[in-house]
Amino acid sequence: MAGFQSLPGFRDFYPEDFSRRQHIFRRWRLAASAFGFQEYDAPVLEPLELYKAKSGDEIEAQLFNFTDKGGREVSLRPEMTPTVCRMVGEKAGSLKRPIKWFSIGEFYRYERAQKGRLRAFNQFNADIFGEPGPEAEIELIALLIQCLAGFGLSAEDFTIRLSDRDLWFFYLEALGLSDVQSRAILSAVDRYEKMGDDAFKGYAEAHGALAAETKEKILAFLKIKGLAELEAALAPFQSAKLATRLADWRKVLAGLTAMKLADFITVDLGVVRGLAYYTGFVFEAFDRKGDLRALAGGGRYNDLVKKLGGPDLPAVGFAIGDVTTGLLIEQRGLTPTFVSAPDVYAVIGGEAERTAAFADIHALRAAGFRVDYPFKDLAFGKQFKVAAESGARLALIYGGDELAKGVVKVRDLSDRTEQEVPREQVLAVVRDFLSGH
RNA sequence: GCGGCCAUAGCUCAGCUGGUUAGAGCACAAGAUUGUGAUUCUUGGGGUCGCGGGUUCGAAUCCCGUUGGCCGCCCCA
Repeated sequence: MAGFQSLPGFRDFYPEDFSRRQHIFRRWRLAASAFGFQEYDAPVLEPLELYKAKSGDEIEAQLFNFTDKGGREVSLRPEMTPTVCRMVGEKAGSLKRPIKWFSIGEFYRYERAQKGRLRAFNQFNADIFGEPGPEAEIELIALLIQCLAGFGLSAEDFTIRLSDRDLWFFYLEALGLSDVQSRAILSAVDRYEKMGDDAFKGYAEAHGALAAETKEKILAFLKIKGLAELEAALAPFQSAKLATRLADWRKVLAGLTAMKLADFITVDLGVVRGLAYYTGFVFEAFDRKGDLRALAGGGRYNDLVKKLGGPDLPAVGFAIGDVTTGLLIEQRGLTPTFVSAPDVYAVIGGEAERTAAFADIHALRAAGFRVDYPFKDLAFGKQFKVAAESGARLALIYGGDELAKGVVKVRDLSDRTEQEVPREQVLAVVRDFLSGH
């Protein structure tokens, strides 16, 4: 059909698509409530400044922003973190600790759409505020795993890559690099997986070539894939900071192991995440086959609440999106078939019988049963066909013969047996049948 | 912001080196069937061939532009 289309990167959710989305949302909510997280929501439109304050002016290029009729610079939300930091920051003094919150909402980014990435998408966000220790990481990573495992995905399907920005900074400091140099190195580490050695070009241009020995150490550190390796790499350094980080690492991994989740975790210092505001552990969920972009990402951001005008409040959070998650469960054949069948389908003889049928239909619906019926008079044969196709368990037959006797025929659509029921007992019989099968 | 591929019915697609009124399957609807079902048969609705321009006697077909989709780059909270 010609005419109007939805905007690029925006989706229509037809009933079938909507069911798929609901399925994802439901599993996420289930996981969050099992973990004792409370749900909140917030405006989709925020002052542009909120995002610039968090991420810098360059962020505007990726935002769906505009000037409203009052001359305000505004933006559709590209993420939840700044908003939830504002909300928590405003009431931090009165909130019980630990603050465990989650939300599900739609987000908007003005970017070119591609596989797994659209301009409007849904995300589940979970954050813990007020807990500086690694206990918060254990809880959140376990929740993230449940947010994927809830669909039937296993450790064969996805993995959580765990890394640590603070550890990187402390390590680079121990190697004698300055803060500015370290930032440039981390940016190279972030790209190394994709670009290989070229990733270090930017650093070389800004700070001169890296000493061969230092670079080797960095590359070795980046390739670390386990706690034992990590401990070995850090053993030569007498640094209290590094020792503290290592203790946190042991705690996180021990906690997740105790929860029987060790198989889901990959220690991988190659992950640093582009965002500079992360202050400690960072983690990403990836499809093991590796043909999808990241499923989820998160980490610790201890300075952000304060930066956005709130109190000094440590925080960890992650977000998981519906697009990539949907692709993965689709690929693994884990999308259930959705049925929205009525409980009861009313077969109605004609105009005269419709009055009696309507009375019962409404009574059944008011009692909570799902009841459907044909709008127009149809041949009985046709109605039974429609009743069968609807997926209803029972058909109630309102024919002239039955009504003359003061009964309704109740037909079990699965085995085609019928019984006559006095009209005043219809509700009771339906309730009986549906609870008993 | 940049590059590659693509665009025919609700869906999947056919339509030759340009040639009458653009087709099939599926889906949807009606009938065969006026009180009992998934089969079958018949029929029907649905398309400005993404849009605009050009070449031509003639364009779904060739050319240019544009919009949208898919894929990749940049970016990725």
